[in-house]
Amino acid sequence: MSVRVRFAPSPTGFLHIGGLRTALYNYLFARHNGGKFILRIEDTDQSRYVENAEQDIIDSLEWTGMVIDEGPGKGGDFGPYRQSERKDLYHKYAKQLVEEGHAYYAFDTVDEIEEMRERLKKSGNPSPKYDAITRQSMKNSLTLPQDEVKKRLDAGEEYVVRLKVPRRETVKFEDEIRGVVSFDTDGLDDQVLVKSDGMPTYHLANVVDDHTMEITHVIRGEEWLSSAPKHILLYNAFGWEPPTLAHLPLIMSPSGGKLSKRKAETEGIPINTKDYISGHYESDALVNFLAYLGWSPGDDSEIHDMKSLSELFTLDRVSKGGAVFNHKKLMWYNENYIREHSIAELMPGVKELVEAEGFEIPSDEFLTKVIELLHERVSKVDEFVSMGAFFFEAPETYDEKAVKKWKDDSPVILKTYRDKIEALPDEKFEAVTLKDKIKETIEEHEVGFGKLMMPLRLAVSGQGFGPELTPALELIGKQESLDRIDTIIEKLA
RNA sequence: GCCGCGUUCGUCUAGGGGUCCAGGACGCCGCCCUUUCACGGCGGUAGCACGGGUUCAAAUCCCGUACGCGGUACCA
Repeated sequence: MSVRVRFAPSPTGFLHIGGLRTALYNYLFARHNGGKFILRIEDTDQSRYVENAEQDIIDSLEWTGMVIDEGPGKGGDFGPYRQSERKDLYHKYAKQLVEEGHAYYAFDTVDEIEEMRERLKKSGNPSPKYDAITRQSMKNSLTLPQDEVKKRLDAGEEYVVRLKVPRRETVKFEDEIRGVVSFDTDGLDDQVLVKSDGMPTYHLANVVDDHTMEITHVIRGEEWLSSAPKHILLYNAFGWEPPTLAHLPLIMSPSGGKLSKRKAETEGIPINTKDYISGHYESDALVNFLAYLGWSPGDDSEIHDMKSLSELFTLDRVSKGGAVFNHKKLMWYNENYIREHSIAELMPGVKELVEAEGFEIPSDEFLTKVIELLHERVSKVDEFVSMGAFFFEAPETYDEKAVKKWKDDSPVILKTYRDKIEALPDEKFEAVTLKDKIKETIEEHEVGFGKLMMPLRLAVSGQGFGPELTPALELIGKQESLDRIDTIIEKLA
């Protein structure tokens, strides 16, 4: 049977980094095995539905380079791919379960259940459940006479469908990542399958969909591990073969705990995929970084693109423990990918950013040189703009820390250099010559290299760091360079 | 509380009885290169949670403890 996996997010917000990683592992697994990657939207909780979430999920996956084989908008033989559009299916199967004695109707109100739990807690049961024991004293089709049940149903009274969880049974299954996991059914609630608003719960919809969509492997976050026995019980009740289960370790916050939106924000970690898009991260870098958060190929390699990751990825190399998100390592990956990209590849993106800042780009050759000069020192594309702004416009302010290196003798030394390069014929205004003039100047003044370099860099760029200086001067041009030197002498002398 | 799952350098991880006084990467520190800042090169720092077994031999297998995380809803 060919491999079919699904990524099944709920559209309750923007796609966050944890969800993206789950999607990635599913995608990699599908590609590795020549299978299909399916997107299914689990929109069964109408109260948490967020309007643009679905589009955000699709856009995010596209940005990272994951290609959806089947899904909403995309189509496929197993649609519809939104759970809200499959309601009839769930009802059909829920009904079947009731008829076969695996589930039952329950008419208790939320308050009544709450009251039952409170009462039991007081009498010494620390974790009361709606289970094989307590259901006997509740209002449901197991305790009510048949005609009464029918009457309530016909009258349109609100009800839920609950799974009839057997007592004293052990549910065992083999998790691809964790090995054999077992649970006792006595710890389980009679899980609600159909809510009173007519929507299925995750558990029912999930099992029905995975089966009818012929999903072979369910790869999801560890937060689902505790629900897995409920799902196994459901597969058994239907008489279906469960798919292979694999529960992924969670992505943790540096301060501990699952990386949540709130925690990420206070720790300065972008949490949503769209933040990485708008933050100008390299998608290859994010993918590479995320792939290694809980998985490794087993050798010493670190850099792999999507294609290479697909070839290497197997579930048995996924680790079991949670993985802490390390933003510095992400930045290292990002830097790496920028270096690996050619100037031509970088060009369109940088151009767009430079133009967005309102800078005039003299020519493509000019921009090419700017990118060349900055290529080795930038770790994110937007830094081409922040670090390279001075190529397009004279600095308006000078970096405070760098200004501290401006000494009393700076104006004289700078002036000497200024006059030397002013005397240069235009065709000689080039990096090598400009560098020779620097040497001449410091020799004349008997000072170190930095004595001229720092003030000169400050004059030209307004910063204390940046690309190689003399090629930058050449690019900016003679007149502009002289003007900038004059300006700083006037301002700081 | 109960149930489940975890635990190798600060972080991500390799390693699955002897080849490990534990390897790689990020970070951090130092040196070299560059008469600047970076890049790069070289080197260093630092870890098998703890306690019992099993075994000639344990980071590796078993048990327990501790700690962490997840779940415990008509949320997913």
